[in-house]
Amino acid sequence: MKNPKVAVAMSGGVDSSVAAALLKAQGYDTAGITMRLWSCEEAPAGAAKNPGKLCCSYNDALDARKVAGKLGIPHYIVDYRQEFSVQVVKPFCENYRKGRTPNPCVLCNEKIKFGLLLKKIKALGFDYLATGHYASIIRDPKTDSVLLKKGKDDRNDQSYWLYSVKPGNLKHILLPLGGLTKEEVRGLAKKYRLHTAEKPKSQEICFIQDNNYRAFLRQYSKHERPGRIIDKNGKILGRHAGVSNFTLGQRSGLGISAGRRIYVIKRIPEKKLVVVGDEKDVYSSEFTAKNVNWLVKPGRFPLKAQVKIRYTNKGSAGTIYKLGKILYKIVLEQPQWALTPGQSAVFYNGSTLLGGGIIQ
RNA sequence: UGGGGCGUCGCCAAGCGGUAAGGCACGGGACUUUGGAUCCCGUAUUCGAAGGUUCGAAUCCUUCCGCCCCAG
Repeated sequence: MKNPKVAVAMSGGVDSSVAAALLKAQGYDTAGITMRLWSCEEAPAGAAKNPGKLCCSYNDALDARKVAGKLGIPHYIVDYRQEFSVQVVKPFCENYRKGRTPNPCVLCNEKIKFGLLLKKIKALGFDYLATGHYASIIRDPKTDSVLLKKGKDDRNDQSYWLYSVKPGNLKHILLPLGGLTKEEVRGLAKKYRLHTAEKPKSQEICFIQDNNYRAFLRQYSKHERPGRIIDKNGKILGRHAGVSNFTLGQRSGLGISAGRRIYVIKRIPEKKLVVVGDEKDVYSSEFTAKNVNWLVKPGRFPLKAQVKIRYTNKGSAGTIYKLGKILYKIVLEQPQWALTPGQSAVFYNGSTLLGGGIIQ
């Protein structure tokens, strides 16, 4: 009899390293697979040039390979540089130019990791794709239903990142870290003697250097025009070098001394305007979401749910109204800080992820 | 030169006799697989200079220095 075959998406970080180790130990026929997403050498100035701390860099691929070697599992590298550039980086730049704030990790997960990669490994004969996300997939053989649940450690739950997985693909995914805390995972990394045990968490956008997306946009995307910074009443307070330098709720970088703290409350790219206001103006309780992906088939609308409007948002109770096939209106019970167009809103029922979409 | 105004942290700026707000910028920290996101902490023993009045002055007086505006 044959053990199920699983391909672990290994980034070269601790989490996916431990995921691979656990699956191997559980008896899966395990292989590691690392995606090549961005090429530092060919990248324009402003792009990642410091491989040491970046998730999709060459060094990280080597780390993944080293871990695979340690575990005695095969390791493959797939080259998705072209696809990543077209399907993630390009929309990223375009969105900023349109005055939105894209979340490239969401796109990458949807298009690349749980899109192309999943398809690829299935074609290669694997039964499952595994990742190091802190979330759980619960299978109910009786009803043949598959649910995506929050990770056990609520503080480190990463289910948010998986909302855009196509519902039919959920059953092909394994998330071995869902029941563990970050500390436990680091402990396991040491136990398995993985050299990635002490690697810092990744943060910042993987294809951008020094956390400076604006420098990246300047090099990689076409130039944009400067404009004015105004208040709600249209009064001109200052100037800016381009609307893509700002996101909702942003305070720093405005360079305006108004005597009180002011925040970006709106961007109007057609007029090259950035509108600022007081802290209270940043809060709102209503937004529309597009491209909504449901992991649990919704019952009748309006639908009550917990809504997370950004990864680091605690979530608040709200009601979802259906406006169209992929368009929904969400009304929150408590106003939330900066409901930012381009970011993802994710819906939960308790610990079950229902679905999510892009804030408009 | 005559008349008026002003000089407070790198910058903007409150204070108008009671013991230096705030904002920008900067530095540090927290948070974080998105965001120059947010949040927290720090930053003038000193108010252009020197005298004086007062228990006490950035605040009142005198002189000086430097800017700006109006006037012939």
